[in-house]
Amino acid sequence: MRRAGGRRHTLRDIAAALNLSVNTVSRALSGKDGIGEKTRALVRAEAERVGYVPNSMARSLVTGSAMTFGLVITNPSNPFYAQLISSIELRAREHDYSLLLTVTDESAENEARAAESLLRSSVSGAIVVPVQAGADPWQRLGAVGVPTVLLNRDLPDLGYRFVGTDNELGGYRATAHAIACGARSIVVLEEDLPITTIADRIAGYRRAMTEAGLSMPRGSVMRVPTRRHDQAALPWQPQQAYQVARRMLRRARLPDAVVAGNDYFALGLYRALAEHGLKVPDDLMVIGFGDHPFSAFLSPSLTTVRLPAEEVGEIAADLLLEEIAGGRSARPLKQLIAPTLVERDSTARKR
Amino acid sequence: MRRAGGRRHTLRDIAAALNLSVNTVSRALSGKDGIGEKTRALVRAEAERVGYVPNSMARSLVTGSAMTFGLVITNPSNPFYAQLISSIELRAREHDYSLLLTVTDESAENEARAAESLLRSSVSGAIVVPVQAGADPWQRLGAVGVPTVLLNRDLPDLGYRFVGTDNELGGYRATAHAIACGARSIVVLEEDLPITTIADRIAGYRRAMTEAGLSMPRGSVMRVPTRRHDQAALPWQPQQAYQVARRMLRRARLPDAVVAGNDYFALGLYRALAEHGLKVPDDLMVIGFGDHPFSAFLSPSLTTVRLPAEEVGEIAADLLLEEIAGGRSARPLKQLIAPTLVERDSTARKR
DNA sequence: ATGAAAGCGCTAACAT
DNA sequence: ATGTTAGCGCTTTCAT
Repeated sequence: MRRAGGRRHTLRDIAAALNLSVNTVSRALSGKDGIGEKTRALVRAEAERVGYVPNSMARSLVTGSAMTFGLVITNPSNPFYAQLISSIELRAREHDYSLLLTVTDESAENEARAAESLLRSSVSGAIVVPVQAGADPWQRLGAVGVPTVLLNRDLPDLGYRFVGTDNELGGYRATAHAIACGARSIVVLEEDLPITTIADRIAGYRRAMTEAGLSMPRGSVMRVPTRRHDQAALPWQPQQAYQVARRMLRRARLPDAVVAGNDYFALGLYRALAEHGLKVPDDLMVIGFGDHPFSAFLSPSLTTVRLPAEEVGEIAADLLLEEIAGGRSARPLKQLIAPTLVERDSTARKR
Repeated sequence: MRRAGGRRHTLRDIAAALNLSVNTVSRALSGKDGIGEKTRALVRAEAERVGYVPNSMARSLVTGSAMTFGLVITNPSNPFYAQLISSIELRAREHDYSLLLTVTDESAENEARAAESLLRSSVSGAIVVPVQAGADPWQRLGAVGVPTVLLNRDLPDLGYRFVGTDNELGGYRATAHAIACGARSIVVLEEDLPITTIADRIAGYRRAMTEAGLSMPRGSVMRVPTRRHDQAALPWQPQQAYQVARRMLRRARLPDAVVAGNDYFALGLYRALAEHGLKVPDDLMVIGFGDHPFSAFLSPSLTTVRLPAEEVGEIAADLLLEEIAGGRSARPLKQLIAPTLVERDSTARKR
């Protein structure tokens, strides 16, 4: 029966079998010097034979480091975060760290628990996408000496390292592109969460409009209600965007372009427009955000802003590794990676 | 400076401050009885005051359980697995377990390392989507008494508990639906990975065809090459499916329907068909697999097979919890959850 | 080159 | 109700 569970072998077992001290065995296995070559070979052979696996809790208890990254994310179903998980996990693994994952689902309470849990587990460091409902939980982590890097959303009060996407630039580029394509009146479709990423995108939109001398009448920024309290679901509902888009289409004067906060909103928009008999891009241009994998294959294919997910994840991991190593890195404290505009057919207006 | 890292307080600190023994403090905090109410209050107050956080490594070392689930997944960017991560993490958290996540990216070598890593970390149990390149790594886990449940892909030799989607039924339902809609000749577009989920779907397709007395000439099952070796990327490329679909469209006789192995393949198919001037569903019906969040919003909206991701995740976690608790559960050893067909416009043929 | 002793922070068993 | 002792499996220091 598998339940029989052959007890795991320990250093002591090997030591006993070989008539050596635990200490000798430990050093033989951990590759330290000051050990006879034949002894080492013997120890290794015996360890191999019994299938010895070191107990990392015991080791961590004495060394003080659990060789673990804590990763705190709001929602793995968001493709951007899914990619982040992958790239951070890979980086961690390459450096022999394990990954402890916690999902907050945009809840401040979950976040507080997550921080406490990381503390208990003595993680070597943490990478955190904060809910942005206060900095306390993460302040605490830093205070007890756990290196922490903030991902995608900053908490400036803490003075921690931060890597994220330059959302302001993303919003700017999307809007500027629409303007370059001839749009004069542009509407933004955004989530209704109180987080900086969204505020930044809107700021970028405003900057582009202002620079072009275009006006932003009331109703230029439309909010799509986002149900964020079903963990394990996509954060964005095309259906919600569809509803909001329909409301927009009842207006007397339609915009020339709509800049969506994410590609799923663009999807809802597409449907509303199609039902209304409007052609993209000729009647109205659409620009998405995120370059989700389906966007290139919509018809028309969606112009969108591609996010540097892998790069952001790698940098976050590298920053953390540096902080753990204790070396002050040459990098700037705050790093914003520029997203790139991917021009496709939804803005390719035939003149 | 945050690096100052105030040393963490331990039971001993609290004991010393209160002139009690470490043991008393331990029991006061862990809610055991046999302790004076005022002492307990005192201890709690002091713990609160200094911000005491228990060291779970130390605890685990003595109790033998790390209160951790190991979750081993092939690719978090696959939306099905993203949902699985969410639902398992939630279940784990509800029961005070942490989640140690490892990504294998379909590599047998990564898988072997992952298993070893779980062993080192003394996880309380593991939930594993195996690469299906051999059962050894997971055999080992069970052998040392770590409860392990297999997710989505079984390894029957091990006799472990297993929960997954009934892919055979999914393939069957998709195909049967196409037949019910009038298709006589049906092509399958599938990944080229050697895993059971895919083989099962194809088996379901064959069953439906056979039952209906339809023939499956050579070329009925087309393989889409899947580049699986970029971690942090979507496992399926619409572009690849598009290429394969174009090849199919060069045939003398076109099928009435195409059943795709996932919705992203359907996307590539849509494009190939559109370029070829074919209308979905009138010229050709399309059925997807996975019900990805965009599928309802394609035009035409995509008929597809919805996977019970959350349910599968929850069951996996529950099975693991039961095994950890040691109770033989009343559940069957192997559990296959039925997926459901979602009928939409891509098979709604007007007659 | 090897061993003995001590201790990481906690809980469990056995006192008192 | 509280304290004492022992020990989880490992690494670190200090002997030999």
